[in-house]
Amino acid sequence: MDAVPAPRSGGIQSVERAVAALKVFGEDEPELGVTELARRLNLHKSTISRLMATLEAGGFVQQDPRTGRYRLGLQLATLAGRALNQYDLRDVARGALHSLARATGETCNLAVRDGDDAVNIDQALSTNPVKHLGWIGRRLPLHCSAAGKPLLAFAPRTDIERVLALPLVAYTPRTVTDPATMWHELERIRVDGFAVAIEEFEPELTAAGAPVRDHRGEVIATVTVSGPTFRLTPDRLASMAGMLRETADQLSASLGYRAPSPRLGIAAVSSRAFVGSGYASPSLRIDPASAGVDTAPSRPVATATGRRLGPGKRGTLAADIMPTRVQADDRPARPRGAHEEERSTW
Amino acid sequence: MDAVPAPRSGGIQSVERAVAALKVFGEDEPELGVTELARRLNLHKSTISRLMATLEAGGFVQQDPRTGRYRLGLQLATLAGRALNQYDLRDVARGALHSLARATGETCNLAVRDGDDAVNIDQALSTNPVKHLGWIGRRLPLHCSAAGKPLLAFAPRTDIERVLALPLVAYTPRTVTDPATMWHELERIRVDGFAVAIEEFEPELTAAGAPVRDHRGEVIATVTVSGPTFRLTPDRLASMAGMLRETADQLSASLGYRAPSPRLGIAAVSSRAFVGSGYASPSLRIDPASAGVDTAPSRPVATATGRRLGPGKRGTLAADIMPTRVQADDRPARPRGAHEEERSTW
DNA sequence: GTACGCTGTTGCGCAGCGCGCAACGCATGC
DNA sequence: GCATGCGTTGCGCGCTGCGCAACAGCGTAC
Repeated sequence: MDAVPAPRSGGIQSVERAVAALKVFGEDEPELGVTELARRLNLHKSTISRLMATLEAGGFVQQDPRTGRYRLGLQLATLAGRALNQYDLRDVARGALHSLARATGETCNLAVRDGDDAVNIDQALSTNPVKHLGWIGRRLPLHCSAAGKPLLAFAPRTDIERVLALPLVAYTPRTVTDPATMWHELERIRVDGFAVAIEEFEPELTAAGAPVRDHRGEVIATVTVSGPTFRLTPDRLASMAGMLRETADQLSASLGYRAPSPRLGIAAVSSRAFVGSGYASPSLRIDPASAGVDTAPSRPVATATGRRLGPGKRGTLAADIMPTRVQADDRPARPRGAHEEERSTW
Repeated sequence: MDAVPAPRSGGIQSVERAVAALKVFGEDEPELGVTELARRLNLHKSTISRLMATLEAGGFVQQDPRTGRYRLGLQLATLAGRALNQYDLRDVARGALHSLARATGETCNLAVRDGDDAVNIDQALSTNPVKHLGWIGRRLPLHCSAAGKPLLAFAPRTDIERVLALPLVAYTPRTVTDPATMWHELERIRVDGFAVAIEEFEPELTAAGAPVRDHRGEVIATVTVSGPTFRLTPDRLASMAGMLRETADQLSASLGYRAPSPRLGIAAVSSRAFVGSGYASPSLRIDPASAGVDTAPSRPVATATGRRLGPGKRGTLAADIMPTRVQADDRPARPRGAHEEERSTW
C-alpha cells in the first residue's frame, strides 16, 4: 500500500520523488506532514522538507501555516485544465453529455483510457439531488467500471490478455476477478455495445457505459451514466442503455465514424472485434489517414422510453471539429503506475 | 515571455525545472518538443529529454509516439481533482451556483485566491448555446477580473498596496492599469458589494462577481457570472448583480457568516473594510474559533428582475457542512509565479 | 514550571547523481 | 543521398542534493 521509492529506475531521482510525493496525497488524507511523507516514501524528513518547499514555490502544494502540514495546490488544477483542454472530444461531446444527463436524470461522464486506467475527462451532473461526488480526473479500473470495460473490450487482443493476466483487484464483493469470466463479459460488451457495472467498484454505485469511436473505428472513449444502485434499477438501466448507445453512436458519427453495415449479425461482430491499436488516450485528434472499418456499431436495441436525446447537432465532420494538429494514438502498452483509489469531486 | 530558469532559489534544482517545464505548456502550445522546451528553459536538450521521460513515467506528460513531442498528462487531472476536493465550499456552493446559472442563463464560477491570482474552483455552465471555454483551474488576474477584484478589494490593506505596487498588466485596452484608479475601483467594490469587469481581461468577455465570506467575515471566494459582452448589457448586468449578491450572501450565510447590522452606512463599510488576514485559499474549512464581525454584507440593492434563486437550501450551519479538520488560512503574502494566461476548458 | 515529545527547518560536508557533451538512430525534405 | 532536424543515450566531471544532527516552535504530561 505504501509507495516504496522504486528500485532504481532510469529517471531523475528527485523528480521521481516529487511525483511520488504528490501521489501520496489521497482523498482519505488530503493533508500530510513532512514526517508522515518521509515515512511513507522511506526518505529522510529533511529531504521531504526541501522537496515540499520547492513544490510549494511552484504552487503544487500549499502549506498550512498553522500546522506546517501540506496539501495539494491549485496549480495542479491549472495544469490539469490545460491537459484536459487537449481533448477536443470534450467540446464535441459536451452538448450530448448534458442532453443525456437531462434525459436520464443521472450523472454522465466521458472517459478515456490513460495507461491501465480509465479517466473521466468531462461530466454532466445529475439533476437529481443525490449528490454523488464529482469525477473529472477520477481514475477507474478497466476491469470493474462501466467506463473502463468498453475501453478494454475493444482494445487489441494482446492488450486485453495482458490486462487480464494482471491480478484483477476486487474492490467490492461484486468485482469480477476471474479472467475467464471477464473475458466472456468483454465479449458480451463487444456484442451488445455497452457495459454495465453494478457495485463492482464502489458499493451503492451502478453505472452503464457505451464506447465512442473515432473515424477509424477505434474505440477512444466511453460515455457513462452512473448513479445510486437503488435508483438505477435493472429496467431503468436497460432503457438508459439505449439512450446511452444512441449518444455514443452520435458522438462517433460526429468524429467521422461511418458505421459499417449496421445490420451485421452478432457473429460478424464477434469475429471482427479485435482491430486497432489500443491506447486511445494521448490525444483524440484525428489522424487523417486510414478511414476505419471495424466492428459494427451498437446494433439497434429497443429503447424502452423511446425518448430521443437533445439536438446534439454539434460539429458535422471531424475535419472541421478538430484543430489543425495531427495526432496518432498508438503507443506501447506500458503499464504505468498502479491504480489509485480516490474520488475527485469536481 | 520565456521562463528563465530562476536565479538560484533555494529549492531542489531538478524539481524546480520539472515544475517550470510543466508550466511552459500553455493553451497556445499544448504540445512541445524536447528541443523547444530546452530552448525556452535555457537547458540542454538531454536534460529535458531525461526530465520528460521521468515526468512521463509519472503520468504528468504524455509523449506522442509519432512526433516524439510531449503534452500534459491526465495524472495532473487526477491530482487536481484531489486538490479541488479539499474545498468543501464547492459542495456547499454547487447547488446555488447551478441555480444562478439557470436564473441568469450565463456561466457561473466560484473562485478563490491562490497567490496573486484568482482561480476558478467550480463552475456551472451557461444554458445559452454560446460556448465560452470552461474555466475550472483557470487563473485570473486580481486586478482585471470579476473574480479577482473582490478578492483583492477585501484583502488586508498592506496586501492591496503590495499588489497595486506591482505593474498592473494590461490585457486589453480596457484593463485598468493606474493604481490610483484601481484603488477607487476597489473602494467602490467594497461599498457596492460586487465587481464588474467589462473586457478588462479578455475581449468580448464581460463578468460580474460578488464576494463570499466565511464565518469570521473574511472574504474567501467570489461568485461570478460571465458571458459575451453583447449579451451582458449594462441593464442585464445590473439585474444580475442583485442575484449575484443574493447568491453570494446566501453562501456566506451557509458558511456561518452573520451579517453585522446590515443597514450600516457606507462610511461604516469603508472604514471597516480592512480586516482579516488575506489569503483565502489554502483551505476553506472552518476554524471554529472567533466568530467574525466584519464589513457589512451587500447592502440591499434593487433587484431588477425580482427573481429569487433556486432553493439553495443546502447545509444550514457551517459546523455540519464542514468535515472535522480544523484549518486556518493566514499565510504570508508571498508573490508566487507570474500570472499565466490560458484557457482551461473544462 | 519544566521536561519531554513532537513537529518542520536548516548548516554542514561528502558523494551520489544529474548535467553537459557528443555521438547515435531516425525521420523528413530538398 | 546528403543535409538538417528531431529525441535519445553512454560517458565522466563536478555541482547538487542528500543524510546527519542540531535547532526552534509547539502542545502536552508530569
